Amino acid sequence: MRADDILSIGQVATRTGLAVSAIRYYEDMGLITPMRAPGGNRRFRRADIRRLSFVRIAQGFGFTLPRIAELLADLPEARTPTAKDWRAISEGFKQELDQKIATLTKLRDDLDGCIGCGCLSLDRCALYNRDDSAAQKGDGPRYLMGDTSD
Amino acid sequence: MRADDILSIGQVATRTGLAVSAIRYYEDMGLITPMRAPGGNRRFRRADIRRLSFVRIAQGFGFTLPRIAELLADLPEARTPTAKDWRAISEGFKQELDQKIATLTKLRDDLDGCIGCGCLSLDRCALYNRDDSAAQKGDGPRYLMGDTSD
DNA sequence: CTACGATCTCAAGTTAACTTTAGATCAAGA
DNA sequence: TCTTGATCTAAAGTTAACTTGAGATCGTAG
Repeated sequence: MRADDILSIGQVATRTGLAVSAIRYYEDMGLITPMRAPGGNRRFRRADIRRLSFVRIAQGFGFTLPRIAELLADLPEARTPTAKDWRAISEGFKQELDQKIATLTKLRDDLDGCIGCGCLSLDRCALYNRDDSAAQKGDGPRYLMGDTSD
Repeated sequence: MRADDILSIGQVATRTGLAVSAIRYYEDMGLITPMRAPGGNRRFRRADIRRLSFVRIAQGFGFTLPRIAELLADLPEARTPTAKDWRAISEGFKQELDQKIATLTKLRDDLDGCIGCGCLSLDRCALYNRDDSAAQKGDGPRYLMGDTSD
C-alpha cells in the first residue's frame, strides 16, 4: 500500500479536504480523469490527488478553474511527465506567481512603510498618494500593472 | 483641481477600471460611502478611489468582499486615520499577506526545483512527493497549512 | 444472501459578485 | 428651453463554482 494505493472518492475527500461533490465537479470540468472500478465507482491514483491539491492551491490565489485546467493540461496523465512538460506548465505559471508575489510584497511593504513613517494621513501616505499623473492617462486598472497612483 | 478633485461615478470608473455597476454594488456592500450632490448623483473623494483600488488589489488575491469590508472598516472615512488605525487594518491583513507570499514563494521555488533537478517524474518530484505521513493524519486541507504531502 | 453505508447519475438549487434592464431624473451645451 | 448623455433606483438576470436531492447501484461485513 505504497506504490499503488488507489483510493475511493470518499477517501480522497478526506485526504484533500475537498467535498465529494466538488471532486465530481472537477472531473466534469476536466481537471482530473480518475479510473473506474468495474462497477462504475471512481478510483483515484496518486496523480489525481496531486492534481486536486494543485487545484486547491491555485484556486486560493484567484486562478479560475478553466485557467487551472489549462495549466494542468500540460501535464500528461498517462505517461510520465518529461522536463519539457514541466517547463510548459511552469513557464507561464511561474511568471504569474512572480507577478503576484511582487504585488503582494509591495503591498505589504507599503503598509509597513505607512505604519513606520508616522505620516498619519492617508492623503500623505506613500502607499496611496504617489503622483497623480495617471489621472490623465485614460482608463483601466493600474496598480496591478505597475503604475501605483491611487 | 488637486487637493479637492471630486469625481462623478463615470470618472471614477474610468480611473479605476471598474464598471459603474460594480462601483454602485460596492457601495451597497458598504465598501465605500460616497457623498451625494444636491441632485442625488454620487460624488467621489480621493479616499473613495483609494478604497476602491484597495478592493481591486485584495480581490485579486482571493479576499472576499465581506472580508475586504472588514479590513476597510478599520479605516475611518470621516476623520484622518491615525497610526493606530493603520496598525489595526494592517495587523491581521499583513499576516495574511505574509502567509500568502510564503505559500506562493514556496510553490514557485518548488517548481524551479522540479525543473532543475531533472527527476522528470511527478512520482519522484519534491513538490508533490514528500513523505506520505499525512495519509494517516485525518482530513482537512494540508498544503496551505504547512504540511506539504500530496 | 442480506443489510446498509458509500457511490453513482442527472437535474435543480445556492451563493457571491456583478451586469442588465426599465423607466425616471440630472446636468450642461446649443 | 430643449436636448442628449450621464446617473439614479429597484428588480431581475448572469456566471462560476459548487451543493443538494432523488432514486438507483455498488460493495463489503455479517
